[in-house]
Amino acid sequence: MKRPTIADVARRAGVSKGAVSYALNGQPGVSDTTRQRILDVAREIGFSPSNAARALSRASANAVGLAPCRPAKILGVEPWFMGLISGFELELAARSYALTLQVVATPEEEIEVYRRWWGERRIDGVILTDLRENDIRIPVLQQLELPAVVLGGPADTGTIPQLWSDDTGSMTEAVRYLAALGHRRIAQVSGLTSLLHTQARTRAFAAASAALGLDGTVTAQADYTGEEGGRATRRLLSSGNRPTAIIYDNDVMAVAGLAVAQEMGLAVPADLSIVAWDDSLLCSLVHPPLTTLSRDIPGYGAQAARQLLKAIDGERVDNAEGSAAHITARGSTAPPR
Amino acid sequence: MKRPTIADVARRAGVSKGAVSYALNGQPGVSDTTRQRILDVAREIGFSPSNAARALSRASANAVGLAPCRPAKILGVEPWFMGLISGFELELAARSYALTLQVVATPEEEIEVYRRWWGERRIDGVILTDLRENDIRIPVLQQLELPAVVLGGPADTGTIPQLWSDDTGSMTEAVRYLAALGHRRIAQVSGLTSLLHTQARTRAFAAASAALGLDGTVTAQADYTGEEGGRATRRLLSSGNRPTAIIYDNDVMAVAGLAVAQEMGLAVPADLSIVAWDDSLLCSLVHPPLTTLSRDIPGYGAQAARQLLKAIDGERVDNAEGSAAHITARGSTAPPR
DNA sequence: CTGAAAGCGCTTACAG
DNA sequence: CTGAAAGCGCTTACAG
Repeated sequence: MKRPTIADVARRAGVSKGAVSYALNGQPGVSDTTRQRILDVAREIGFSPSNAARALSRASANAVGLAPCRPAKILGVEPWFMGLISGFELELAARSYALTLQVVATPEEEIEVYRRWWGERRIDGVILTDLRENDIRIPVLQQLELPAVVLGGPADTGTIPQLWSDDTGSMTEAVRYLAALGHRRIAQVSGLTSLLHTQARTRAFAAASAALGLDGTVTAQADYTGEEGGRATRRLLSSGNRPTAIIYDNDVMAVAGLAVAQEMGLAVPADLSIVAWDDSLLCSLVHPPLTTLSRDIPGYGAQAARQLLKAIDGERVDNAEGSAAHITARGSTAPPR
Repeated sequence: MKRPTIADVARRAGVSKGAVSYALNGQPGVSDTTRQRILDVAREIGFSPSNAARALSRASANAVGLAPCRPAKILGVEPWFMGLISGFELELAARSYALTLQVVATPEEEIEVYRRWWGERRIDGVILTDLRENDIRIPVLQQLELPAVVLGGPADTGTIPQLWSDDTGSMTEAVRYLAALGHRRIAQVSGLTSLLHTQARTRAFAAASAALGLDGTVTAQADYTGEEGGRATRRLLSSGNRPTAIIYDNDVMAVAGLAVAQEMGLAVPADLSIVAWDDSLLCSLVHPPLTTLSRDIPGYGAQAARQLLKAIDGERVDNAEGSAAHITARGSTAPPR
């Protein structure tokens, strides 16, 4: 089936190609009746403008890129990313932008993907996740003048706008909630410490614990994988003075931690309370269902997409704060036995 | 930073644009020394050909599309898709094809996305998942003459090649394994019954059970979500003659089923054995870790991508059978108490 | 082996 | 309000 071009529409509507272009793009330059006739013909013969031709003449690709830097096996179990993507798409589809996805293994590879995409004019902008200290991606994007939005911060990202959530407030809320239940020995199992938001959470955990005068609070470092989360939990629960509650930096580690507690014969929540960052179906599936720090992840993605589209349009974009995570209490938290 | 064009390379190398094009694409028409000089200059100034210009003149987009049709909340917890995507990308990256992703809610919306992508010349081909009976997507793709590969089958998909795995053999293996452990009352919790591979598994389950002379085998219908998987499990375990083993059509439902068993005070595997289709980290995270029907999902994705690239190149592509799933025994299966 | 030129399908100033 | 034309950055027959 031959795809119709703008010339086909023009011929059938009895106008020039320029008129068709104006009509389709809502530009002035054609009368209302002509515009309507052109639109009717376009619909009738099933015309969509070639993205390649459009990209070439307007120097824009009508696509944005996402190159999450994680092993595929982690991505797959972390519902966070799919939530983010569905939020992006809500905004992108409304403007017929496409989403180009490539999973990468290292920040260096991620940069290579950006360079290639940019060189090939495949995308008009990118969304960065997992902001690190002295993040090597930032100077590259600035040099390429590739529009971008960073999820994370606050940090120094030059002219690149950031979207963050108040992790400090959320972590404080979690610690206070557990303290109110009567817990005095609370531990944290953290994600990759090289990520800025991990650091913020760990600082907030220590500060909130100190403010409440809790004893023996400890942070066990892990990396967001179930494997490491389970190991960290085993370490914590094997210590002489084991915690009565643990806060996990993501859902996957929390589920792994729950399994370790069960394996060690501890009852949840009677012997151990569990709180997980990032609610997902996973947290409701297990027994007992997990108390979580929940936030609107698709909403977060949609907001990031709106910021990026503004940046692509050349508008000034301010840093923004998305909605914070709050406690959703389920069966995994209770007063200590 | 201004992006260099082919003209910049030509000027610097002292040749025509045509020569640069031949050199970059490995075509004859330039001497080896000239070719080398051109390649050096291109690398030096960081040139990548504009994908838009290339797409326009060659009438190919250098991209393939994937429009999985599921609610985002299911996609997010089902590790299957990310595994598939990572497999695709392995093959696509090698040929600098991009992956364009859009999550859709219904088959009708999926078709609309294909039509738009095709009209906009955004993609050169698509990969279909979740083949159904009398699938409405098939005639549309044939009419558009859009290269495609179907995951699933065997079924009548006209000229569109299929890639399937031997679900019948895998299901038979699972039933035999449970029977060998001593189970006589085995149940299945199935996925969406409108999908062809679900039907194949359910038929195989009934046939294998009958062949072994098992009594009271029953299939409870669900839809791949944890919610429905949990409900189906509750129904099965509440019946007078409850099964001693359940086979789940995916990992998410199996984890939900495990939680229901625990909630009802049944010990796994002593009171109930569990087998899950599609191994994922999820299955290893829970306690006890789940026995699964495992297969090489990224490998499956890579094979599909190779088939699709061949179809895009205009070569004839035969139907193929990917590697089948086999039992990986973990802690959730044992002889019945 | 190389250069000049047409063409892919749009958008957008520029004349009428 | 409309038409003819240039241009986006490549690829590819066509002459030399």
